[in-house]
Amino acid sequence: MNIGEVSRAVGLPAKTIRYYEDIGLVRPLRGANGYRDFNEQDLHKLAFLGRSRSLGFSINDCRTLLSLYEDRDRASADVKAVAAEHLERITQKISELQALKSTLENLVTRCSGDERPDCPILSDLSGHKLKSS
Amino acid sequence: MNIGEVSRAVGLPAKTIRYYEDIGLVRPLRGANGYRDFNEQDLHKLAFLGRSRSLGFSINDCRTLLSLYEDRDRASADVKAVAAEHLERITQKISELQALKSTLENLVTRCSGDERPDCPILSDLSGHKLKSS
DNA sequence: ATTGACCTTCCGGTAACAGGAACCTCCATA
DNA sequence: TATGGAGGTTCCTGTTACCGGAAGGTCAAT
Repeated sequence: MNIGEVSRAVGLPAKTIRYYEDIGLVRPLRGANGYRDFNEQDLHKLAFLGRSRSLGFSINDCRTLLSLYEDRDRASADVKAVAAEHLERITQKISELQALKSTLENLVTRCSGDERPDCPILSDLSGHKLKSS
Repeated sequence: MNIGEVSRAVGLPAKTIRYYEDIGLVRPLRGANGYRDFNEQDLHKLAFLGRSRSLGFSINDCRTLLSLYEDRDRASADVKAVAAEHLERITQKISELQALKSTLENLVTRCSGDERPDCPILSDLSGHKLKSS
């Protein structure tokens, strides 16, 4: 199976698939013409990777998950650990973003947004707090 | 004022300050010895940049904000637009992350996390949905 | 034979720096 | 005066997960 067909099948750009081969996530065979030749296993792995990535797992996480996936003797605890850690990073990120969001909301609401130059946003950024709310 | 002192004053790593000069955000003078020589203006700009970055504005946004900051004739609407757009990106990002979070929470809770190999996380990633909840 | 779709590799770019090498400069002390 | 250490300089590489594009080989059909 050529890369284009694979790409359509798993929904990953050919560029991405080549990249995954580069970094050793898949190892398709090569035909006599030098074209990559993917088998069912490869397809499966690529689909797995696509879904993992879409859940925000890093490539490194994916590498781990993939090896666990292929290890019939794994402990589900190991998988859970990876996912839980990822979940925690996401939770952390969300709260950071929410903090930013409320600060920005405050600034944006306080700015009149007209033709005049007065701007609480700039005042805040400049550190000249005229009135701290 | 040397870069080290500036760094301590504004709380930005010297590396970052040099980078900001590289990309034209600040233009400190140079002493006879080749050392950068920062003045009050520069300090102010760097502090402004530090605060903008800490609010998650991109370097490009910072460039815009800085030029608005230095333009006594700006319209506050222009500033507000930048901030509002940034706010929207953040809001968007938060909701993406929240979606990921709930999916992951679901998976993580369903995984027993013991020594056995059965793992709903891997099942889900592999696309072999045995039981869709 | 030619065309067009598909494949190949390789190079550069992205965002915002961090780390480190190799080297220079300043100041204080022995 | 020599020396040592702190702090300065430039330059190059690495980070993350790819994307875009160039130059060129291959395949199938006309």
